[in-house]
Amino acid sequence: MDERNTSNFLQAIVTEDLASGRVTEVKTRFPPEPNGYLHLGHAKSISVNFDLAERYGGRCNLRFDDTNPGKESQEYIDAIQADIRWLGYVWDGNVKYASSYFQQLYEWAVYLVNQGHAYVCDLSPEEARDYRGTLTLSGRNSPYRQRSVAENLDLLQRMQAGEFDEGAKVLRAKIDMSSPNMNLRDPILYRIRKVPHHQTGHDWVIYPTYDFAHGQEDAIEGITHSICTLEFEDHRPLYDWLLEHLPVPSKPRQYEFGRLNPSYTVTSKRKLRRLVDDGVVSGWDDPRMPTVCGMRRRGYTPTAIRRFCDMIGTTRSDGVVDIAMLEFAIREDLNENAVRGMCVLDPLKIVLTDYPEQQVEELRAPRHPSRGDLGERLLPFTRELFIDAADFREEANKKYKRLVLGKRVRLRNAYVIEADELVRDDSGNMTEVRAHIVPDTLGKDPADGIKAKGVIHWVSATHGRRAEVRLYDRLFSHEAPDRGQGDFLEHLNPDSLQVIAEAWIEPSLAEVVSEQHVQFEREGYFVADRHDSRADKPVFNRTIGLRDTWSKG
RNA sequence: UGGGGUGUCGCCAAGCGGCAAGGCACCGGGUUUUGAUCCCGGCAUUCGCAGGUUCGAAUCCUGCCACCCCAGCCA
Repeated sequence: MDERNTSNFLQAIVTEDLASGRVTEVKTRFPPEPNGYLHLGHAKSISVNFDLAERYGGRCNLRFDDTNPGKESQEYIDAIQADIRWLGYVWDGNVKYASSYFQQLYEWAVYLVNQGHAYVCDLSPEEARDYRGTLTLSGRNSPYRQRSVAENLDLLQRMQAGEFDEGAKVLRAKIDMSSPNMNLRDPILYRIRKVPHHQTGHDWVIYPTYDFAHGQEDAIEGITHSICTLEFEDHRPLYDWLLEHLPVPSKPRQYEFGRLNPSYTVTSKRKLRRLVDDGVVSGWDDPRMPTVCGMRRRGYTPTAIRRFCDMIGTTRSDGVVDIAMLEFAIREDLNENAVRGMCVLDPLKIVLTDYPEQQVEELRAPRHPSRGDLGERLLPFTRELFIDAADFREEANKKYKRLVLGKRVRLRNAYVIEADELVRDDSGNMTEVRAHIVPDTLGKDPADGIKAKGVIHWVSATHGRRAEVRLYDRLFSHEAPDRGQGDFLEHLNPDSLQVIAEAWIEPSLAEVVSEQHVQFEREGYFVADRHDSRADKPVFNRTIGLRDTWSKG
């Protein structure tokens, strides 16, 4: 998407392929299996594929790799498309499905049988495992390996006709049971699955495996560069073998890159599903989830996610990427684009004893400190205000730049005030702070030369509005929750969500629309929850706090 | 003990025989009505280790070491 990164190995390959004439255009594809929601790792894969094509004026397909109907559903197909669109990517033409190539794939299976390169095997899953050998021990030929072409053809046709039970027979490629590469030990091409398919219904009872489908799908679509993650590297010899032995219309090539492992989270579909099923989070789009829909609800933007993918680069080494990079990317985007506003999370009442009871001044403030194009907002200033309880102390050292009894502080976008008296209730709790305005300090420093120690935010106690604020933090407190032997749920951060039912927001913030991003000054970036926020009851999710160099010291 | 990969600053990552980019993080300092932003500065005599080739190596060769992936009728 942008050229800030210098280069990567895929660009080098494409550049070379274009220069040598191996390809005349670049065609990639993003091939998700519709069996779960997209997460950050997928976002990187999407970025790699779409951005590579775009960079060279090529195109990228969206193809659902739906060869295992038992685990897939339309729900995921719809959600995945929505996520990709939200990220801002546009796939070439119509959405593609592996399932729409089932007939062609079947014909190619027959072709392989006719060439003597595939056979029907009756070994049970257990027997097959035994015959396959181990990493260090060669496998043995299946006793069914020498069946005649005619018998194989008959059996395959009957498999397809539904004559056999699941697991009773499979179609295997006849390659080499002694290969050190397990994928070449007569890999399974077709298996029997008597379940309806979300796209093809009851048309088929045999389904191609990933290995028999993927390369051929790429060939059918004219994919020039088939990019996948490192764990498929060992499959490449098989990918190539099939393309060489089949009359395919084109010869795509597979390249692998290192999968993204963000710190402080998990990205395996199994673990994400566990978080949802165990009720650890509220759903796939819980703002703490690293899913695309979760990040969206949290307030991450497509710009930030794509920028992050660009920042981390694409290589063949796999490591853990510091999630702080993602946090940097979202702060960078929101600092530039989010309007500002004030919100008091933990209210402490301030009474300005020298300010008339009924008086209301409408103070003007910019919506953004450096972007005049975003306009201004009005801040009603009144005798009674709320400030955050953490912004007041009876006494404090010089490092504390907020309100202290007997000292001054600047109310953001308003006056400098001086605290006179702290009022407590019978049980000793602070109920209010009585203060007065230092005269003529709107937009200027005190005439007496005694400057305010700092600036704090506030909201009118009489004109402010209530809002629910959800403070999200990292879901896990461990850098790599799924590393090591314990269960990854042991590393959950118990404080990943704190709900503030009644926070106070300035009136201008009550008008936010769903998914609007805003910076609560001195607090962080928030977004109006796309599901729960309503005009009469705004709900904000904290996307990320402001960078805080003070609390660290 | 089989095969396939990867090893450059705490993290990500350029580099492709000519003498270590950049980003994140971190640490200073300046500006500031957000302890934010912004700005300036610091941050690998060294490239997993050991040999070798060369005038010269992170880049070439050899040997080690570490880590990751592969024994689903998952993808």
